[in-house]
Amino acid sequence: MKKLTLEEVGKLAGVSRATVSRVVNGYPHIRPEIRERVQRVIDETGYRPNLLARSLASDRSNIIGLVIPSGAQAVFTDPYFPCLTQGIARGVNTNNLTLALFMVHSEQEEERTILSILGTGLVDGLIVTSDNKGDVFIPELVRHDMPFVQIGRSLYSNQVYRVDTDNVTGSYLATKHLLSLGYQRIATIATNRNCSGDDRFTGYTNAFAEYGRTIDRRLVAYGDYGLESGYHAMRQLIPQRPDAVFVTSDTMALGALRALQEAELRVPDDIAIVGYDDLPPAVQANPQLTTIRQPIEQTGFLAVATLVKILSGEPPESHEIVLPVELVVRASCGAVRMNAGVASAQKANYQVNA
Amino acid sequence: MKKLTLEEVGKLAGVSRATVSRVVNGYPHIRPEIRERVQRVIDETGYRPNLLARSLASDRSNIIGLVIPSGAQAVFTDPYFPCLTQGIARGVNTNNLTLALFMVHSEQEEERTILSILGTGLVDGLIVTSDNKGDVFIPELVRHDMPFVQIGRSLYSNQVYRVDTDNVTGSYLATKHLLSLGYQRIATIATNRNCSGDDRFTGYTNAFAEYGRTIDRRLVAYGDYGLESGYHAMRQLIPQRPDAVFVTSDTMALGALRALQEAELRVPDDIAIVGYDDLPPAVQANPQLTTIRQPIEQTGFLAVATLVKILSGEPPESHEIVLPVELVVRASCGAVRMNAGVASAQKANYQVNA
DNA sequence: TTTCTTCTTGAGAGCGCTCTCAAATAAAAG
DNA sequence: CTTTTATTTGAGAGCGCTCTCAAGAAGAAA
Repeated sequence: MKKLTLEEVGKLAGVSRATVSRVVNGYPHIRPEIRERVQRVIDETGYRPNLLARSLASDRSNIIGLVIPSGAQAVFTDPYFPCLTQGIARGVNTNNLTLALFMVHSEQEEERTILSILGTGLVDGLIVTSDNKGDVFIPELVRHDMPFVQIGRSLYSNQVYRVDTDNVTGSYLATKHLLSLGYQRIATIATNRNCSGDDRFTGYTNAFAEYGRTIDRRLVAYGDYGLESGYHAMRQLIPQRPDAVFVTSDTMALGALRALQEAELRVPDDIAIVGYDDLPPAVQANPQLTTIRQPIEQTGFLAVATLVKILSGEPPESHEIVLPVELVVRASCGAVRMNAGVASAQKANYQVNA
Repeated sequence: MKKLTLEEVGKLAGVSRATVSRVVNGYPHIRPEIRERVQRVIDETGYRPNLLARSLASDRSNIIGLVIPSGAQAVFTDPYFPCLTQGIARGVNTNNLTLALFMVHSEQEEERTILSILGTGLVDGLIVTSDNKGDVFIPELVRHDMPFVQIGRSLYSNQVYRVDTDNVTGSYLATKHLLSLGYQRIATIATNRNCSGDDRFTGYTNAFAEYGRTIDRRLVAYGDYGLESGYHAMRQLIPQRPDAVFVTSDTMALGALRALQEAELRVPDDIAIVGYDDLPPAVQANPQLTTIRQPIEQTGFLAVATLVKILSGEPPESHEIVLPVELVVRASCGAVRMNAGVASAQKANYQVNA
């Protein structure tokens, strides 16, 4: 199975390289008879065009890159990235592209990666998942005018294309839900090093504002979206005696849950909890988490679609796509006490302290 | 910031394209004075070689592909893939390669993907994660003599290079642990559609053999590594009244745990449980899971290293690398009753049924 | 039949790089 | 001061494809 070239296929079919190229790429203006003959040779020989040569000649690699910066150690524990990647992969497949994955582990690697991406012609465009506020990546991309779309909010909005989920509304809904259930001391475990964290905190305060209430700074703790950080933040919060807590990620909520258990506080009886993401951890938790569902997979898919549009030269009208989120009510918020088998198991667990 | 070529850099430095190429690639036999002059021009202009052109000319893309076949829906729920990918990414970075990610969602996509990978010159080699017994991928790769290394066990061992963790020993250890603790009716939740599942079942039977005992088929249930399947398998098992169960993945163990909770069976008092993987779910579980730790990240890293060796023309002596695993004892097996705060929380939870 | 269109095909010039080979220059040897 | 050998450089031929451009074939119009 040696490698064939256009030239050789042409020879076999008795036509020129150019003609073979035309049938391979489905151009019009070919005599059906010839097209068929060439196609037969292609099928018989199993000819496949050399993508590298094609890219070089056409100045289009059809490769797009996905950049996952070093800040995102959560890759391990959080199903967020797999889910997002899944969506991106789907987008890539439906658009006949190839996905290059750039996972950066350290600052130096970041530098090296940027260099190997920019100006090398390897990728046509990029999807950047940086949610980090201090990110230097974006300006660099702009400087090299590398087409890209960012996932999550950006400090450079309006200049970059981005797709995001509606974090402000999401946490507004979560907080409002807690408020409407009558909880008085609603704490939050927020994050402060990333844009989505800011947005989620904004939603939290918005809900308070709507209810004519002000937030109590002592009921605000910070984590980094990781499990451990949720645990520690919750331990910090417990002495303040909150009766509910809005945790801005399910994974952190899992950590918080553990802290609560250790403190022998019952959820939701002693304290209600609402998470964010609606990823598998939300259902694995005990009790199952009331949380905010965001269409992560779709986010990835749309990011690709947007990038494709940009690359095709007809950029989308709007610079941003913000996807809707929804509140998913389960057991942990106390709105629903009984709920199939799971709820009864919870009952068993918690009766002890009743 | 328009794109420079070797030719232009050469013009600026007053040398030929070939010379610039030499300094870019660090070849010897260049007058230091010239090398320096050229280097300065490169630095000043920020010249970056076009990777596509280089690949075409050198017949080496320095891109390797990672194939995640459609069978692996577990991508969502299981941190296995992120972890593996992390290791592969690290390997790719240290070897100055680029990683292309091929995630396949359906059979047709699989076909399409194979075609777009094979014979297109895009990737120099592949890392294949298929653990599926019925996989048609491998023979195809061999037929096109595409260099690759497989992660996990293969039906075609001895012909392909592979790196794997020691599944047989792993489940042998897990089962033996249960046996040594004196459990009498040790069930297992296995999987039967993949190679690692076979190996893990073998380890289970090996341990029984060592203890001069035979396994009871009624105590064997099957899942697919997913959470739900663990739940259903456990429900099937409960009527057989096992006093311990070895679940061949932590994620399934989580599902099993839920079934047990619903049945108001206490872990480990009424039934002990041992998982496999030692991924985050093991620690998130309540009680925390005794499990088998396997070096997944390292598996990925070594797979890349192996592939690199193959590509360099000096293939490794051995066709397989099998990494050691270890037993991690936590609360779920009943070997350790008290164990920091977590254990006390468990105590609280389970007292109710005492 | 001749002339003008329209359709179909091939020739050939790149894309930006690598790499061989031979020319040119410098150093060593006779 | 030649001749031999080693070192440094440039010319040029690809890699396999795309794409423009013009030539040839065929059909329509005159």
